[in-house]
Amino acid sequence: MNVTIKDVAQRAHVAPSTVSRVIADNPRISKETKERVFKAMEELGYYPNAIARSLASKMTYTIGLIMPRSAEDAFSNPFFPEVMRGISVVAHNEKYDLLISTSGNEEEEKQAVIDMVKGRRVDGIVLLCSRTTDELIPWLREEKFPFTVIGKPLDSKGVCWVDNDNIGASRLATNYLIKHGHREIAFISGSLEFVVSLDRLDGYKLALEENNIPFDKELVAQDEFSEDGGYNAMMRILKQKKPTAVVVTDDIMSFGVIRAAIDYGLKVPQDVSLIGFNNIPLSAYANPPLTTIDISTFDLGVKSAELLLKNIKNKDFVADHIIVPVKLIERKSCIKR
Amino acid sequence: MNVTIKDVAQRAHVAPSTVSRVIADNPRISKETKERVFKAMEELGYYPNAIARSLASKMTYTIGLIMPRSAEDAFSNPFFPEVMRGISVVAHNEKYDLLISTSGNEEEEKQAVIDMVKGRRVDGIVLLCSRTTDELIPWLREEKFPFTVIGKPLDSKGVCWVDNDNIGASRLATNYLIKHGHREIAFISGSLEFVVSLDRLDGYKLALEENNIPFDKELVAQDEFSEDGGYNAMMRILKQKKPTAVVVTDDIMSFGVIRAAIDYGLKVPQDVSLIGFNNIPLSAYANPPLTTIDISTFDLGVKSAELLLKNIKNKDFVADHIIVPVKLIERKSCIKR
DNA sequence: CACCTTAGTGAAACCGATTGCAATTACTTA
DNA sequence: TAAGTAATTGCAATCGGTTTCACTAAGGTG
Repeated sequence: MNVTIKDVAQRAHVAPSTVSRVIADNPRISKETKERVFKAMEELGYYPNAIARSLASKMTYTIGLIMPRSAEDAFSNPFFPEVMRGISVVAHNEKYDLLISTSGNEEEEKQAVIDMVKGRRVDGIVLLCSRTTDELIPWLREEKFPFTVIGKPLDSKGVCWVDNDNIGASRLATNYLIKHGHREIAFISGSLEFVVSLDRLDGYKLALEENNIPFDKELVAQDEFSEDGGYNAMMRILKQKKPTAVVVTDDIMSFGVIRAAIDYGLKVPQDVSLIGFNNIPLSAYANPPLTTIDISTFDLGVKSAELLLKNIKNKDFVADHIIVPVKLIERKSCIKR
Repeated sequence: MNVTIKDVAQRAHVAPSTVSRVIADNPRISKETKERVFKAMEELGYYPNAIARSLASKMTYTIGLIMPRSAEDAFSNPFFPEVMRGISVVAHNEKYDLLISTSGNEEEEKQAVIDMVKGRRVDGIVLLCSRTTDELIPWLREEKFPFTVIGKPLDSKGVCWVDNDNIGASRLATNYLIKHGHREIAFISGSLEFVVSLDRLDGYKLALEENNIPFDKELVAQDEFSEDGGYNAMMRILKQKKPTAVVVTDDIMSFGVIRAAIDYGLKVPQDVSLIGFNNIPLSAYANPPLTTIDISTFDLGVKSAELLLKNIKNKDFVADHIIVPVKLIERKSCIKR
């Protein structure tokens, strides 16, 4: 068997409780005893059992990450790795680990959260997914379990969340196109089931309104967050209208939009300008390099983790939220007309 | 406090051990008792505590993932998310979770592994990193702890690993260029500290040899696995030689190589052809679209996880390895001359 | 000098499960 | 009818720690 705290205690001629206190660096233990215990630990090659420790102390020093839908989707969109990167940097600094549970569907996702929370496997949770239909948020709130959400939830009362100003960002993007002389501007997003899509649609409408451009729902389409999704959405629009520019709320989708335009005999940006969202690494190298809204994905991860840790440490931490700024990155996919 | 197995036992008028057996679906418990216990669990909203369970059963149902270097680097290279995707799909199917520990440097990395293993936090480990200097592998082998490595380790005796045939893949890439009439072929890779770089260099040399092309070390350069790394390496080569083609062992680096060529007044592929490695999503959309070696990154993850789980379940599973096939993806970055 | 702190340590309960072994009952079998 | 066996279930030890409370001895106070 492995060497336990009792073995150490025996060797150092102290009680197990004393060894435990030495590990926790309890100030009530004398220097001499500490040294004796450390020596014994060293000699025996002792290493504390994290599981046993968690059981007794009810702390796990790990934070749970819930990826949206299937893991397959999640990792193929660079948004998620990037936000994970932010989270893991903070977690690592604070000596927390990440427990990732991947789920196939909404039902499994809920189960995964329950497993983590009720199974006491994590000290807190970051939700990477806020669908409008999310039952998770009310549940977690009711359980009084620490969690933060990336993406403002529909009902944000009493929950910690981190997000961009999506309405503002979309308005910024649309206004940019309008200032470039476009008036027939299409808007392509993911499913309106997501709050983010809703908000960006609002921002788009707002910009049109400010410039007295009538809203035309034939210029708007939703589809999956994927290259194909972008392609299909653009194709549907092109069958009805001839926009001179398009706002696409995801860079990956933008690639599909470009492909659709080309298949339709249109050149980007000569015939149709295009502004994306997220500024994924790919965007800079695309053809043409994509003008896009940088949403500071990394920071989204960082802030969500920071907020969560605050929440974990302060029992009675109040609900809070953080708005992460966006930035328009000008490249070559938009022209004046 | 939370409802425990004892509460359930009391309510169902049985002993805690019986409840435990019901949870484990032990066939020696009668149907009636099972039903009674299930009912009690239902009524009390009982949920087993995973930590306590792990402590007693010594199983965690989670597998540890060690990311290379800082998490920052790890997630910014699409290779890692993709292999994680493979791992998490398998893990999810087998009801395992993923515990990710990110480390800043080699020392921390080792500590992270020790934490996981000695802390009994995981049932097995997937190493995403095989430096030639790795001390981790001998250590894990000695501890008899289940683990698999992605990337063939230098000393592969008694370890489970998954990899491509890197020598063959590199030879394939090089021969492709040779068949296209190139003879001044440069080779750019990451640090030779990595086994993979070493192997690919060997494949490159092999192809040259087969075609009676002398090896010229001025055509070879190593640098970081990044866009800048590729740029710098290519610049160093261009200062000495004028290759008509180059093998780059990482697509991200390829982008830097392209940029360097352009800065040097060279066109790709007109002046210099280029073949990459990894077939990251970016490659298809690059300018020009990158001809590259697809290494089935996803499968690398899948196979490594499968191998690990076999190892966890079969106490005396023999060391094994799996070679994942590669495929040359022809696009537009190479021309005949 | 009697009493009160204070520092340092140990004993034992507890965290929430699992599991080997014993015990009980009912049923065979010789 | 005594004894062996199979089917169920309970007891209690165990996993490896943490933490409350009590206790001892030393030093401080009036």
